Amino acid sequence: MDEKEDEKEKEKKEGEVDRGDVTGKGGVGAMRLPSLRCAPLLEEKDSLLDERLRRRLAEIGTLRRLPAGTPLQEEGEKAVSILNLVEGIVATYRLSDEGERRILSFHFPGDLIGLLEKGRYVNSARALTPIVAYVFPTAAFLRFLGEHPGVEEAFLAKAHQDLREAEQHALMLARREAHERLLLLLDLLRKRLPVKEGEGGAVVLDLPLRRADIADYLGLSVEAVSRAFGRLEEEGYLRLLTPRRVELLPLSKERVAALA
Amino acid sequence: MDEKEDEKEKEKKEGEVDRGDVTGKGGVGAMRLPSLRCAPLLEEKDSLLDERLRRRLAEIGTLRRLPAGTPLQEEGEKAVSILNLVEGIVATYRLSDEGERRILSFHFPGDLIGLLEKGRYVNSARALTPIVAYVFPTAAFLRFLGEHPGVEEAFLAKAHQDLREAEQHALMLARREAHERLLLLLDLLRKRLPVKEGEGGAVVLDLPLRRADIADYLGLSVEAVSRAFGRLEEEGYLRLLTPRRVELLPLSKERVAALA
DNA sequence: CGGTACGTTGACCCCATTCAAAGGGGGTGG
DNA sequence: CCACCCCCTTTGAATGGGGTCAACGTACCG
Repeated sequence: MDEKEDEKEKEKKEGEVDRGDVTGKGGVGAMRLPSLRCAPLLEEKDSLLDERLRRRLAEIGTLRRLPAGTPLQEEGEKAVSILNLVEGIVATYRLSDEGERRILSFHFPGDLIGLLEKGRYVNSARALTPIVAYVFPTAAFLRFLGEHPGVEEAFLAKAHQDLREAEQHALMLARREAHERLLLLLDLLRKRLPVKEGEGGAVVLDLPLRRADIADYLGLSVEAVSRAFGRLEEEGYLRLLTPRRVELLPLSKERVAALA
Repeated sequence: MDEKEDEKEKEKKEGEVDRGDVTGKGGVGAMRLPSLRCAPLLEEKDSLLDERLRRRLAEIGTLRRLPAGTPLQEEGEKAVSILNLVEGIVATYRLSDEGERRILSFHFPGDLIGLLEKGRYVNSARALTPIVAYVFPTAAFLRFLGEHPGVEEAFLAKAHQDLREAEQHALMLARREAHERLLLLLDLLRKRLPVKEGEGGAVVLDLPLRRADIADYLGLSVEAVSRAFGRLEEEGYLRLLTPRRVELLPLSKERVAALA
């Protein structure tokens, strides 16, 4: 949607990307391997994949770069591939019977996209920004899981992480007032997105989402989202530098605890 | 809460239950083993546990019967055990900062209770009815997973099932009108609870939930839930035989599709 | 300079919340 | 067996916040 120049540039070579290629942008030269953004089930062991397994995993997939707005999968479609996001942001969503789009989750680097049931995608997914992702054929991916105990454990932990985050989303939606929901979302984004430190604990956040995306995630109308921003600004939680750039102010003392 | 006589009766022997004992109520004499309520990831293979593994699993846990209302785990507490529900209904919930209870999910026979992160419970859980459940020590359970590939696969599928259901819950909460949310919940309960067939496609449902439970799950006030029942009754979706006994009427043609 | 997509603001209405009060319904104790 | 009580549920009236529709503002781009 934005960053049009980026899109244009890559659209023609949207196919496989040489492993080293991607690192040219942002990487420090190290090759990027599949990874999981995940908290472990038990404290002692962190169930992240070790580098050997990540290398093996990389062999069964292909690294691809896709422009913003790319539809990645459709609800009900036969699931041919599973994505491991390396860079960028993806939204998964469903269309209600009235044709309204309900965003179920945002995905960040280290996430897996491609929840499936009986071989079919459960949700639709779409890149919100230009993305880089490993693409694994579903069958090969699942076979790999079965053959590598320890890997399966890591992905089990990841599924649990996703579950916790879905529950968090439900808690967000259970909030009655629009500005409360928005505050929770902004807090979530602050943890996931790169932030620029401001003075005195304030941070500046560049939102990769349009108002419509936020509305569809929070179960609100775009107008309500807009007013919620206004209200949070009045109450001193933030300042809108531009519609897409927010400065989160520090005085959230009592409300920090509120963000269960 | 209800079925007091049952509670009393078992309260004293709330500890371990002999395997054969439980089958006396409802079972056909066959011993009840751990099981998973779950749809497979791929169509061809159903990832349910085979009987041999279920038997092995049974050995590392104990079958227990607990009265309605029993607190099963507390948010943030060190996770000592994981439950596999055999009979009855459990709710998991969290308390918001204002002290309001938000029910995150209802659990039915074949479900696992005990989502954990870094060795601690993520949510609180409480039996809504008298329950029978396998209780597994967390450590032993996870060890068992690691030692039995194929079991881990089944539990991965189960985690994905829970994730889909959490997303379904989010879709419920995203509905704007109370009667829409309630209708979705009733449809969910119809699929999970035993129903008595009425005439012409109507089914009678005995709700194991109080209005407060429904309200906390749907993000509404009890009054709104009550009015939502009234509205669904007016619109011909159901009849309230008693506050806890609902007859779901069949004419849901167009709305059946609406229950995405 | 016009166009388009995005964002904001205003007016009005509807519905859920809230507070209040009044019905059940089951269990306990007299 | 009845009376009482407690909890659950329902109903009513007033309030407020979000949906909707409409219009305006804005930025980017051709």
